[in-house]
Amino acid sequence: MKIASFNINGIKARAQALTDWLAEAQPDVALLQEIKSVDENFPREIFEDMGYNVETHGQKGFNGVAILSKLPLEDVRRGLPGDADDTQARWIEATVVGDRALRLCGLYLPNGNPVPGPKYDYKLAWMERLRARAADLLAAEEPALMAGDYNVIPQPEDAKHPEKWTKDALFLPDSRAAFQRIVNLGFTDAFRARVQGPGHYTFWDYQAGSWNRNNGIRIDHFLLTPQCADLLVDVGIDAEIRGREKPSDHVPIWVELDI
DNA sequence: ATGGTCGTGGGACGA
Repeated sequence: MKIASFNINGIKARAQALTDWLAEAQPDVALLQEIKSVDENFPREIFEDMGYNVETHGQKGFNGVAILSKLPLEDVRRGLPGDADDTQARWIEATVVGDRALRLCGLYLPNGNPVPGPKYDYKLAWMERLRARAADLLAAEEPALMAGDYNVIPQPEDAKHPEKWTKDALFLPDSRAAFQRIVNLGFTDAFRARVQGPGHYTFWDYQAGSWNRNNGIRIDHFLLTPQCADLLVDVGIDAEIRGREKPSDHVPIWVELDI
């Protein structure tokens, strides 16, 4: 089963580029972030016509996550637990059943800039809630994954110019430590389980010719429970599509699981 | 050092 994560930066502007990529990459599941749409306006028919079941968790203007799946989705839940007052649409999870059941969690972690300020406080608080949900997933001792735009650069090698990010919410010690605490619970960073070294990015800013200079960062990640990591066959980043017409500023990252 | 670009929705704001 091939499972991808893709921050599309607006479904309205990305419908063509997204369907083109889906037709080529043929993921069984696509976890989408930044759909920037309310559920009623999400063009679900486009994807249903391609054979996908569609589950969305959107809001007006910003954020918003979705799951596309060629297999039926069960037990869909929307919203990260832990704060009933949090109205931002950043989390959706569901179970897909192949040879075995797999719990899928799609996430759009807060950016956190500017620092200091309430947005950075919200980011760190959200990551603490994520850690709690992650611990519960591990306790179930089943195949599960959490994938999406984490808005965290885990290591200096995950940025072309790490020195430019030292005061940014994506790379500050507290953000990186919070990410590492979650990994340290027992998760596998699927990409780093397979690929070592610098130069592997998932995001290039629209500004200042970042793509042409390959001035990127790796901020989209797959974290796998041990039972899921045991099923890992392959991983990849479809960086090439960043150079196409009307691209998102992110590119897809995917895993192939033996399930 | 500075300014540089997108998307949504139809004005600011987020990234």
